[in-house]
Amino acid sequence: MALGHSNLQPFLDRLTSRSRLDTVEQSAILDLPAHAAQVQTNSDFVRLDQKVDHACIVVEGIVGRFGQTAEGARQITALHLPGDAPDLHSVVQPKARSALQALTTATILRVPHVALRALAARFPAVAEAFWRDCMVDAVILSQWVVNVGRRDARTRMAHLFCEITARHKAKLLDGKGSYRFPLTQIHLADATGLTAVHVNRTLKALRNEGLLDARNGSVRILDWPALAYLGEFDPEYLQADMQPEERLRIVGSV
Amino acid sequence: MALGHSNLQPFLDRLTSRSRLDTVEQSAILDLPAHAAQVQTNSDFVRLDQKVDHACIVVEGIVGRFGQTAEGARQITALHLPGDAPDLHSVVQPKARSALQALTTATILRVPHVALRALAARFPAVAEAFWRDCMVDAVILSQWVVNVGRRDARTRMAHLFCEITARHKAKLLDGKGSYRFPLTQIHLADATGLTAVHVNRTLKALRNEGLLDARNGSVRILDWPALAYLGEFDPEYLQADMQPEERLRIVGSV
DNA sequence: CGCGACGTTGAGTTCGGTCAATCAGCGTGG
DNA sequence: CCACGCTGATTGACCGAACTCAACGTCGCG
Repeated sequence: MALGHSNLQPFLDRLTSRSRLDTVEQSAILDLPAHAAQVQTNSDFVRLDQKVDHACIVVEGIVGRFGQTAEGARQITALHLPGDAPDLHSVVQPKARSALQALTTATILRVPHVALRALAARFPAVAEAFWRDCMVDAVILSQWVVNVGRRDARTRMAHLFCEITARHKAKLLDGKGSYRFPLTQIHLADATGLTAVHVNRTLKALRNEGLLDARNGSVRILDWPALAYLGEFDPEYLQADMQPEERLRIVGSV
Repeated sequence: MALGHSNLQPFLDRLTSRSRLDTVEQSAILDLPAHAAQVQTNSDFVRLDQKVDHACIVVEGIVGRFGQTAEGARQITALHLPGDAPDLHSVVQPKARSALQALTTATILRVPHVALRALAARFPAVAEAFWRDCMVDAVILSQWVVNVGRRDARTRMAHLFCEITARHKAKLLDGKGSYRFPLTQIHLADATGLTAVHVNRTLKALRNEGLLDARNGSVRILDWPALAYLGEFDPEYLQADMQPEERLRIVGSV
């Protein structure tokens, strides 16, 4: 179970990109007991209404949070990339209110709530970082409401790809301005509240306009300024590029 | 500034409806320094990108969280009723990522971050309750994504009114199954991602079907089971009706 | 009394959905 | 090696829910 040092680094990086943690706190996070698991494409690893006793951390692959209507239409309410803890809120709210599904084969880490709680109790700054991390996801979520509620298909799609690209940062760039993003058009439809057919047409339009080429599971940004303008994208809200001195800590000091 | 006992009771009620707090913690919350303010209809009391040093609590009236597109279309991403702290996350994230606007004349309480932080530091269970409270709002938010992304106008509107009714609980019922809810159809449009014109038609349809009568700033539920069925509403996710023994506390014990 | 905000209704338009066919890639088993 | 079947991508034709535009009604208020 406790594999000493099991790739919690991306998760720590995500936390420290917005919160200030001292070295003791940081190594305590890296020492968290975690238990890795492979998840197959399109399989739920957290089910609706399930009571969980651990939180998940994405190490590799892409994870979606799903909502569903009575007629079975699906809506993705969040996308999670490596380093994200799609579940962190379960520490405080163990009953899952939506399902988590791997959209690609993914490897996740399961970290027991007891360990996270002990950590949060011992280091208030860690508790604060966890809370802050959850709030970043909430800000993204409220952007999705705006996106899905008020923007037309092209703008909606542009916004989604801007967000994903900004969250990927340079991590997955292959040096030619493109990165792997192996979601199907059905997944994109579920994320944008469109139909797969219309996603196809919208992607085609964006390609013809020279803004974005998303095909065969990889994304190439053709014209970032134009795409960001169309998608009304302001990277600010992601709080991804904070300078070290902007990172927050309200308890104690470093 | 510190008015001793300034109607923090609804806020405490909201917290304790989901989290277990002992009497010391509870009275510490009631003793929080707070400073009441009247806010006029349609006036922003927290602006986008504003850096705030206090959190707000709604005492009376209805407050909306707003997002906006480049063309100026508005989208409400959350509605807040008395007892809610639309801003609680600002404790951990002081820069406002969306505006808060009073949708009716409202009275709010401003509680300095320093006081909230001191409280959270002294009582980990309070910090936990704050975090949990924010996560309830996030669950509601993800429901909104589903609502706006995948449901048609009637279902969308039905869902919204189910949510609001359930959150009001019995509080505002006047004994005849109706309650005051003085939002304009424009507000409802901004909340559902529809047009004011279409809201009008949708409300008319719901009225004709004998489900819901929303007019003149008050709401009458005509057929709750049918409305909940149409709106695909499962009150569970609001976590509003937790039995005392279901309420959570992960640090210490009571 | 007149103005402004909100609500209501009708007519016509459009964006995105639906349905359906075809294509391309890929792993499997014969 | 190749036929088969499955999943996902692509395209066309048509449809309809919601939008737009515009007019009019209603109510409260200065």
